[in-house]
Formats: sequence, C-alpha cells, structure tokens
Amino acid sequence: MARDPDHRSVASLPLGLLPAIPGRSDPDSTAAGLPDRETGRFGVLVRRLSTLAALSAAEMNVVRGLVADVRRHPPHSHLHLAGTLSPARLVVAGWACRSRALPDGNRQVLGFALPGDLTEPVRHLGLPLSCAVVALTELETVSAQPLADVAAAIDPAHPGLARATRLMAYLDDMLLCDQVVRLGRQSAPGRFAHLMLELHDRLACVGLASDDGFAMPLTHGMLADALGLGVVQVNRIVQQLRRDGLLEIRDGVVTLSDFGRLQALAGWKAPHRFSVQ
Amino acid sequence: MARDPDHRSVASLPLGLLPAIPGRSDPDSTAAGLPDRETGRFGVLVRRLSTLAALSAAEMNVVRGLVADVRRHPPHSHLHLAGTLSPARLVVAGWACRSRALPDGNRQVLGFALPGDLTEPVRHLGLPLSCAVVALTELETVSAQPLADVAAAIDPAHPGLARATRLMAYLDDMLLCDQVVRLGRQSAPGRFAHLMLELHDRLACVGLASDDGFAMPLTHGMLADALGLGVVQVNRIVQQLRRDGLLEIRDGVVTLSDFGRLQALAGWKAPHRFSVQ
DNA sequence: CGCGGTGTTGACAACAGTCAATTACTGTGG
DNA sequence: CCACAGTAATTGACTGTTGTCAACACCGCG
Repeated sequence: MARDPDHRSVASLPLGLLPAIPGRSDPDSTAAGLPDRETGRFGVLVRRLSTLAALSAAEMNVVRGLVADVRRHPPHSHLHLAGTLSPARLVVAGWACRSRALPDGNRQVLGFALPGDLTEPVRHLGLPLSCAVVALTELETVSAQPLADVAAAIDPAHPGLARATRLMAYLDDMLLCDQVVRLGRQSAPGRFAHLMLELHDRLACVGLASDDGFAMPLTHGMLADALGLGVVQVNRIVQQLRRDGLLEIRDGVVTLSDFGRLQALAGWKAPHRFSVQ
Repeated sequence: MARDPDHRSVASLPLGLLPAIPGRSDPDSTAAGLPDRETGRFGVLVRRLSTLAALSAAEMNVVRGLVADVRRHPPHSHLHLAGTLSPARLVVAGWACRSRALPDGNRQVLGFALPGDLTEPVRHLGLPLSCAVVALTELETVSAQPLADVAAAIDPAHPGLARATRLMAYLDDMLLCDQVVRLGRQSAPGRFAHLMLELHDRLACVGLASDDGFAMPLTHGMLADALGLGVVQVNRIVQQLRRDGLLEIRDGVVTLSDFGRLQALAGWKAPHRFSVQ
C-alpha cells in the first residue's frame, strides 16, 4: 500500500489555498506590489476575469481592491442559507458547493464554486436564495458587491469587468444546464467522467490544474450528492474507471489518463470560450 | 372505452390558445378596447406580470403594445437554435420547451415555457443560447425586447415591469434548480408528480388551470425527455398513479385527484410567491 | 388501405440503492 | 506509546427500479 513512486506531488496541484494557509499573514492582500500574481488570490481573480474580458489598468485596480478584504470560512460552514437574502461573494481559494436539502434528508448538489467563481448569481441580488452555499474546504472569499455594481451598469467606466461579470452569470447558467443533462440523460460513469472533465476545465482556467489532473477535495459522499447517486455507486465507478485506465484518484488528486475515452464516455462537447474582446 | 360522463370539458381548460384559433382573425391584437382580457393574449400577460409586481396604467399600455405584434409558430418549429444569438420572446399561447440534443440522439428537456413565460432568460441577451427552444403546440409569441430594455434599466419609468421581468428570470432559475433536484434525487413517480404539480401551479397563475387540473399537450415521449426516463417508464407511472387514485390523464387533460398524496410523493414545497409590492 | 406517431403491455437484462461488515486513516485523550 | 472514536473508503450480497426489446392496439391522415 506504500507504493508512491512517481506520482505528481499534491503540492503542485493546490486547491487555490496559499501554500502555508494557516501560518504566516500572507503578503498578497496588502499593497506590496504584486507579490504572487501567479498563485495568490489576486492572481486567481485576474486570471479568471481575463479569460472573459480584457481588463484595463483601472479595472485591475478594482480587482486588487476586492482582494483587500478577504473573509475565511471553515469547512462545512454555510456562506448562504437557502431562502435568505445574502450578498454574493467571490471565491478566491478553496471549494464550495450550492446544494438543496430535501425533506427526506437527502440533498442534491447543484454545482461547485471554485476559485474565481461567484457563490451565487449576482443577478438575483435582493431576492431570496434558492439554495444553500456551503464551504467544502477551508475557504477564502471576497465581496462581489463591486462586480454586482459594475454589472448593473452603475459604473459604466469598467466595461471589461461588466462583461466579465455578465459572462460569469452566463457560464453559471450553462453549468446548471450541463448538470441537468448529466443527471437526466447520462449513465452513471458518464456523469462522473463529465463532472471530472468540467472540473478540470474550470480549474485550468485559473491555473489550478495540470495538463492531466487536479486536486479534488470532494468525498465520495459529496460526489454522490452532485451526481444523483449513492456513495457505494460512486466508489464502484471510481474503481471501474481506474481499472479501465480512464482516470485515477489518489490522495485527493485526480489524474485524467485518457481524455479521448473520457470525453467519449461523457458525451463531452468543447466548453464555451469567449474571444476576449 | 366510451365512458365520458362527467369529466371536465377540454374547452374549459385551454392551452392558452383562443377558443377558435385557426379561424377568425381575433380581436385582441387590435386597438379595440380590451375585448377578452380574461382569456386573450393581453389577459395572460397582464395576469402573469401582475402576480410579480403591480403595474401602472402606463405599464399596462406597454404590455398592450407587446401584444400588437404576435408571431405564430407551428408545432415542432424551432424558436431558437442552440449556440445562436436570438432575441428572447414571450409566450402568449401554447407550450414550448427548452431542450438540449445529445450526441447519442437522446435529448433532455430543461424546462417548459408556458403562456406568460419567456422563451429564454433575458439576462443573456447577446450571448449564444445554451439550448434550443422548440414549439410543442401551435404557439403564439411576442417580442420580449421591451421587457429586456426595461429590465436593463434603460427605461426606469416602469418599475413594476422591471421588477416583474427580474422576477421572471429569477423564477426561471428556481425552476431549473427544481429540475436538477427532480432528476438527481427523486424517484420516477416522484419526478412525475412534482412536474405535474409545478405545471398546475404555473398554469394557475395565468388562469389556464382549474382547481384540480389542466390541459397538457405533452406526449409521453416529451415527458420522458423532461423527466430523464424512457417512454415505457412514463407510461407505467401514469398507469400506477391512476390506479392509486393520485391523478388521471385523459384526452390531454390532467386531473389531480389527491393533492395531499401527490405532494407527499413529490416532496413538494410551496412555490415561491412574491408580495406584489 | 397502408402509414407514422402514439400509447400500451410483457419479458428480460442491466443498473442502482440498500444493508452490512471490514479496512484505513485521522485526531483525541489516556 | 497506545486505546479509542469518528470519518471515509471499500467490498459483498441482495433487492428494487429502470432501460431495452419486442409486439400490438389505436388513431388520424393521405
């Protein structure tokens, strides 16, 4: 069981949390130039937004302002409760999920919020939330209010940010549609493969995935709630996919070994990309 | 097979189409006062919007303006193609659905657009559609552009319409979340019951349902695509629910016989209503 | 009359949920 | 250092549900 010869170190596939999250007061949040634009909170946001629209220097500064006030959330804590009013936040590190609890005790995960994602669609500000948002790992968020203001055209001076925010809402919708299709019309292994491809693709956008894998902090139970399956079933699918050489999961790191067959199994279509105007 | 003693006449549960849709050039679209505010296109829109926000006389006139230009769509025709840019429309009569085709030939229905509904979320104007919108019956629509303008705050003189439009987008989202939960975490009969309750509730908002039933033009195949099941399964569920005295479907009319047990089976929660401010 | 779409039914196989028991790994407290 | 409990992963056996295949009835239409 101690065979651990060559596989990619976990440290190279972080969850978006800074290397030593508990200890040092990190330098990114202060005005110290741009210390770790590559891996830090600022870098994640800039990378995400830049895939959606070109940002001016002024807009870059707005983003830097966002990162000035980071809030931390312990795992399993609720960022938003279903049915309440709650201002949207922007994830800068860690994973969260939007989920609905059912009367019978089950729950259904509607989608995951990864670094760079909004916890809730900004367009619904002022309306009760339709689902709860829960931190799955140690989580760091910043307020999304400035983005909401920009998107509401209150601040027309930042067209790039406005476009990026609108596109984020749009992509959220696409992901929800994907989720419907997964649950309604795909086999269990197909669902799993599709979700893995989606996560890999989304994490790659913010630099949190390698070419063929990513760190995934989800338990089998979480995956089951997301895929509409039971825990046992999820486990068996993982085994099956590993035996078939499609992917491997070890120590919380997913390695996608055969993109071609994974995509075929998942009925995968190239994700939506936007020309960064 | 000819037992048809007392059951509600189909004419009293229309699809939102005017009683004699093929024949006479109907009076509603012209400026002839408000001829059939109760059953006509204008009436449907006003009723729907009024459940979401109070409308001023000026706003009422905007709605009347919408109805001046009605477009008709034959059954099975596409209102929007997935991946294209296409301006949203407002359904005033008939049923449509938003659906995604899969590479394997299957398809998944994401939701239904009933009279009073938008064919596509207005918030995504200018972005490619994530799914196709198809007429399921003879369909009548009007342009939703004025509503989109109002919602984008281009026209702040109509707060009621703006609120109503925002709420429509919000409700669309809720319905999509409901769809995810249905597909992911409910039994096949539960899914069916839940969908029937949803449709009844939504149709009741626009006056197209009786206390205990509504006209439903969906084939078993359509229902199967919406519920993530096979046609055979849908058929068996219908039989089962009828035998158990929960509901009855005859001649395209659904009669909900036992709301209590239907709601229990569906894990139903009271739908979201808004105080019409 | 034949035709296609729809609804219906039976038989069977494949799939997924449940129950139960075991293992591994963690952090805690003795 | 070890015992312990708690969480997660794993596996087997069994049951119930769902998909698939096939055949047939019904209906409106040309």
